[in-house]
Amino acid sequence: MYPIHLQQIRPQTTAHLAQTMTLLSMTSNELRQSIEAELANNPALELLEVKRCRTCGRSLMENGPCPVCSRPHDPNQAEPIVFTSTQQDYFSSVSNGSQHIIPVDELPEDNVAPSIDLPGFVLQQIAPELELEDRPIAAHILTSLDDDGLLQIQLFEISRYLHVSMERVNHVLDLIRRSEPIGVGSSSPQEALMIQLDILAKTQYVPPLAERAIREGMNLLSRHHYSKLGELLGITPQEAEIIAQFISSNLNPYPGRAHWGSVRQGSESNPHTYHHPDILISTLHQQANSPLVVEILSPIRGSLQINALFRKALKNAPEEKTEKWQQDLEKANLLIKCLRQRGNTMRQLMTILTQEQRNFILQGDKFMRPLTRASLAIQLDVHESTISRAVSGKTARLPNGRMIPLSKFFDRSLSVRTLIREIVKHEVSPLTDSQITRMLHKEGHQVARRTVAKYRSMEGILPAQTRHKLPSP
DNA sequence: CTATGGCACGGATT
DNA sequence: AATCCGTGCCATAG
Repeated sequence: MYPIHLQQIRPQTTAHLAQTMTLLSMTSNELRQSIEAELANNPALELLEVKRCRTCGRSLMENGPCPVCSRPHDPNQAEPIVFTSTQQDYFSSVSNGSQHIIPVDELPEDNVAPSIDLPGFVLQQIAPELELEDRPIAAHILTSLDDDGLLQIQLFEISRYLHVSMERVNHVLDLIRRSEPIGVGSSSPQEALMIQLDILAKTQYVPPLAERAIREGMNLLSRHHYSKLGELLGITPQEAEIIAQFISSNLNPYPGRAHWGSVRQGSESNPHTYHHPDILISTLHQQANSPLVVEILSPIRGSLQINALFRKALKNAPEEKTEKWQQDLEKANLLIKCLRQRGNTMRQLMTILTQEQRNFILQGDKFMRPLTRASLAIQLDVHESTISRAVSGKTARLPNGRMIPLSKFFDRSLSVRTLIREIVKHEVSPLTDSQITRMLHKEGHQVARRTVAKYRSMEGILPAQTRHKLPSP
């Protein structure tokens, strides 16, 4: 058994321990499923209505004032605002008002699937930026996607069918293509690759010839004809192969076949499904120097409590039922307690995490601080495995809209890798690995030459000798 | 002789 | 207990 000692909750039966661990390691989607199951067959449980903040409309799980609005705005950055909110408004903001949009109830409701389908997943992301009158367009496009996430119908058909201008259609389509999975809604694998490359180039080094390789050598690329591809681009077959390798490992011609599903380990869920974030991180009033707002999404519409009527009924229950009802009551109690504890742990975790990684969240990969689960465990005075469970499988949505697995907060090498990308980007003449190593040491990063080489290839950057032959276009 | 990638080892992580 | 990651050593290519 794993020793867990969280503050505030003392009596710990084995059942309590076991359930705490299980709940902690669930994503909000999985949690919703099991809570709904319990609600359905346990009469002692009752769902309390959602409380909504009057000012900002957030739906809140707990009693008391809205942590975002009612808090006096002392811009103390160090202290993020962490609280639990429900996912409900997330859906309703997407769906209200248009019959073309997939209705709320049909999204997550359909039985077992703990996740939503591709159209819903994309819609969720673009909803905030979508004008009301553009929603039918988005719905039309999204429902026309094929299994690969590509759009097979013609654009003018949409514009004619819905009586809207091509401009609008293109605008919406552009939004869609730039959301996860990037390139979704393209009309061909080639187009999808181009968009992905474009987006990737904003945050990463990409081989200069990759774009031409896709644009002009697409058919050679897909057939692995590296020598011909090299000919076309004026480079050797080996170099062409490296480019092809970069493309195949960083880009995905069929955005619908999700990489995303496989990101979550240990899950049998099929790769065609997408997941909600478990955590939303945003800034207050879009001000960069304000505290971070961290919402831990709860999968259910309200908060759970013991049904008062049930408790009364228990007192004069028929003989043969008392035992069963008593069990139900205890089970319900346990669930509520454990849920509270889960929220508690998540909140503590996110508090520290956002404090430590504030710069990473706001300014990107370069500012990632190396962090280990073990060190967090010490700070929070919990067992390592608690942190592990709390982190594993969960995803967060950053203020800039990126979805990342929570485990990325613990990626030790990310900052160094980004630094390497930048060094290479700004280099005058190609630097060798040992030169890069020296530069990193000056910046205070203690890494070995061999490691730099590994990172470099991880980022798809060619070796120094090969780099200088390829003039940037 | 130098820069790089492969293999393998030990320590951290899960 | 199994796996991942950084690193050192060594062979190879240029």
